[in-house]
Amino acid sequence: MAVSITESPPVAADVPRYNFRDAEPRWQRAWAERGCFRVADVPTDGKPKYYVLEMFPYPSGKIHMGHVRNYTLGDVVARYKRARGFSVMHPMGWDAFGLPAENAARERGVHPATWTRDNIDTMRAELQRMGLSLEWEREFATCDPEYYGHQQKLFLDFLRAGLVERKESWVNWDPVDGTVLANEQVIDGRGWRSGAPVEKKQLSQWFFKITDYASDLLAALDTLDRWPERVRLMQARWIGRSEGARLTFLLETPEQCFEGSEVYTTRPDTLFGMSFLALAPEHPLSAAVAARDPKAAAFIAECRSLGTSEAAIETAEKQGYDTGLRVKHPFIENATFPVWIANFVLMEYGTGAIFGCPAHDQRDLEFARKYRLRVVPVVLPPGADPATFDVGDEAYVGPGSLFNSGFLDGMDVEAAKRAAIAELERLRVGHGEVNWRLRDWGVSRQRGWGCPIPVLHCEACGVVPVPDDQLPVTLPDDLMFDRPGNPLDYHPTWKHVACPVCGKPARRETDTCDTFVDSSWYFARFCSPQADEPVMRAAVDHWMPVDQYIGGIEHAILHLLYSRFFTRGMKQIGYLDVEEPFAGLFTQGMVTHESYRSADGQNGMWLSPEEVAKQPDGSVTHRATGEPVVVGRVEAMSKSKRNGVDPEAIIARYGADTARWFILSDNPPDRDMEWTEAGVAGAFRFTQRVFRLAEGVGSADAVGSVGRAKPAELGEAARDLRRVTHRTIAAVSEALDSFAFNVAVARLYELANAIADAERAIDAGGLAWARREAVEMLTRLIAPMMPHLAEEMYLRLRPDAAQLVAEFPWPLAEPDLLTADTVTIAVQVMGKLRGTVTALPDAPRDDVLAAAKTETNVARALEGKRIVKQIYVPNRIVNFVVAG
RNA sequence: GCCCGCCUGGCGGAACGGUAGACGCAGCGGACUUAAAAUCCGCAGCCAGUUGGCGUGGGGGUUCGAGUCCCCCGGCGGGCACCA
Repeated sequence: MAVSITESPPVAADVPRYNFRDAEPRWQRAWAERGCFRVADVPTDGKPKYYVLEMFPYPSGKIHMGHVRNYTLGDVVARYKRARGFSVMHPMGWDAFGLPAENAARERGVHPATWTRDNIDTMRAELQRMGLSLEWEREFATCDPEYYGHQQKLFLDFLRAGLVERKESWVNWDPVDGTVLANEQVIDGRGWRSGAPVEKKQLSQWFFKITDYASDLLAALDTLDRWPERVRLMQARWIGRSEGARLTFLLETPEQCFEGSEVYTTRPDTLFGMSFLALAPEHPLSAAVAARDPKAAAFIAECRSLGTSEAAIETAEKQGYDTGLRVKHPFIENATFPVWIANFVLMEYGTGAIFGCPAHDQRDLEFARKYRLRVVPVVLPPGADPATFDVGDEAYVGPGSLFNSGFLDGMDVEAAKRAAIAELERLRVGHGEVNWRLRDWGVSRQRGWGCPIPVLHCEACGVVPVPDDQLPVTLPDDLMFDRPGNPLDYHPTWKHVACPVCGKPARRETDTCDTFVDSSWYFARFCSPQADEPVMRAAVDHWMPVDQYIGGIEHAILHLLYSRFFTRGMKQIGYLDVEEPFAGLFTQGMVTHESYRSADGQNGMWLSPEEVAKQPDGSVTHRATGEPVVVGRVEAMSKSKRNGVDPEAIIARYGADTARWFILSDNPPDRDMEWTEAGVAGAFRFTQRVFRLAEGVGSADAVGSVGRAKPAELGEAARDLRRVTHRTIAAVSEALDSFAFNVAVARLYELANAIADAERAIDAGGLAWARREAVEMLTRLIAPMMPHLAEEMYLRLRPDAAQLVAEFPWPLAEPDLLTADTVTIAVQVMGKLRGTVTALPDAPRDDVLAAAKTETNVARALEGKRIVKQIYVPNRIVNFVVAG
């Protein structure tokens, strides 16, 4: 059947046809001209506000199906809430700084700004063709100096508030991208973009002190009751609160610069089971040892080269080096333990040093077995014999009572923890401490296409913030990417400026901000995108927080956590008065598609969906050659598998409404959906069908339309249709409220089916009137999902209407019509369905039970049995429990 | 290894603890047509010849009644991963 990809599918020749090519741009213009989606920064209309936001796109070149899904979901919410009487803000912008623009600059010699602007123009036009109810007047890109200048202001405010600091630190260095990465951007020891193994390097970097808010960021997760549970869990885990103790182990023989080492532990109860102390390779004491012990230095160097590399993690082989030093035990007189340098101890967590208790920690056990260190159990599992209990290859981490533990003997684990901490505090060698896994957010990036960090380095004055009145610090127009490294650093003039304090020559900071900073406050800027300050207070007070945020699960930690931090920082400074930026969060699933491979042996090439044709027998062939094609897995659309479908082509062929309808109808929006040609074609047929319903009703009796000329008497068919109509209103409303868009779609199909049935019925008793009502309601209910079609249908129904469907209030169901004339009641015997009876709503129990017993099948099932119990749930079900 | 989620016809999926499989896709039969497409009408969980039996991954439990609640097991998917 090999339908051409540029042509629309055929439709009936003898019936009216919905011409989306003409209609869609026409309605898009009409909405824009009437400003249907505009709201004020500080509205005075008294309506309740609703802020709908989808994660703004990176302008990579073209939109993809993931964007289509994301923005369709958001648009349904926006249009629905608008109809429900809310003043809806629904803005769009561009997350426009980032590495792809630099790569394009390097490869093609085009300025990243030019490349980015071109992409934005392309993608804006694509989004506009989707008919999204966006307020384009609020559009900005994060690469606009007007935007990043305000971001620089925020950076300086954060700096003054003590929320930014510069510190020397071990950083994750991506050797391919040539930049530092945040911990969150290191995945399996590799750079999140380049995939290159990350190296450890010590550099002076700018940090946002997100750890200041660790406790609050964790606690407030409980208040986010409209966030997916798993996102909250992921964040809680990332923040990683743990309770334990910090204590100092003193060296038996104090060194010149070291008396000992601090250790963090969550198991102070197991201190009597200690057998060694282990230092991270990056620990200062390790360095001190290495300074005089070449073998130690060699071991540390080896650890660093492996570092977090895949090999090291996969083998997970414990490696250590005995320094020869020994530390004293805080509780046991005269007991000392060896100090090792161990590859499994992390400098980033706790103090970078641990005490090893092999009996009750699996890692310590593996280490102890390898290096033949002693293993002393100190927690006795319930019921175990203290004389014989020992651990084999598995450390015991369960509950129990302490033994071999001096003053802790006999206590349970929790009591022993408290007692051990109390003793540490009494001895003044340690204290209870809450520790966090969350690290401060390093934001320095050695990149040219980013927001410049607005500080100067002066030899006399040190680090000097750029004065507020000299903002923005703009990027040079002649950024060159002709060599590796940071182009701001090798730009001939940009970084050379006079110190604003002493006037002597100074050097600009050439690092730029992590692009996650750009996206950590854009939602606030949207409230007043023209403001001279980062935000206008009255505007953010009105619009924030975002009521519904929609995007991919891949941002569950990074972007969402940073934004939560940033909002708190802005509140602390006084820019706004909310802590949580996103009151509601919805994470959508991916869009997937079959993948195809040419069948020529081993090196079958990936083929795009446009290059293959489905044959009537179900086989798939190569369009150009006719050769058979191997159909691969259904998986996420990707460039490498070439299984992406271009939204542009789909919209050109079927129209935006069809694409929107299909993407909503296929399955629940939080699951992955499979894009199929058959599915889109089905959606397209529905657009034509539903349009014909409107044509069928027409405008002939529009003067006497709904509400004005309701016939005095309605026949049964008309009443039935009205019931379907009003139940659909209720059902669709409920479905849209709960993000069950696929269910809303199903209900609308049912209404369309009911209207089609009514068209065939003999028109009597006001059926025509009921049908017109049904079609009008269908039109309005469909509008959030297929807005152009709804307008076009309404034009057929009411050519004289003064309002657009986009401006209509949401229809309300008439409560009387939500209950039926009669109800069908299921009748069970012993829980098995045996028949049904029809009754009036809320019929008396005895009448229903009597009718149920006489129903043929039920009577047969009851024959010869004694009824011992009769269950009656009004209007729903009867169940006879029988004996004998 | 730990944590989370999911498992319903050929497929995507519906289903306040109350008639499982709505709705769509694919399929089958029919009408229209020279024919096809489109459109319209109808059928459709499985087994048994129509009033029967079996059915929501498997096993148990609670209940008058379980896809839904509880326990155990299995499978699939995702996240985290030497965090002391």
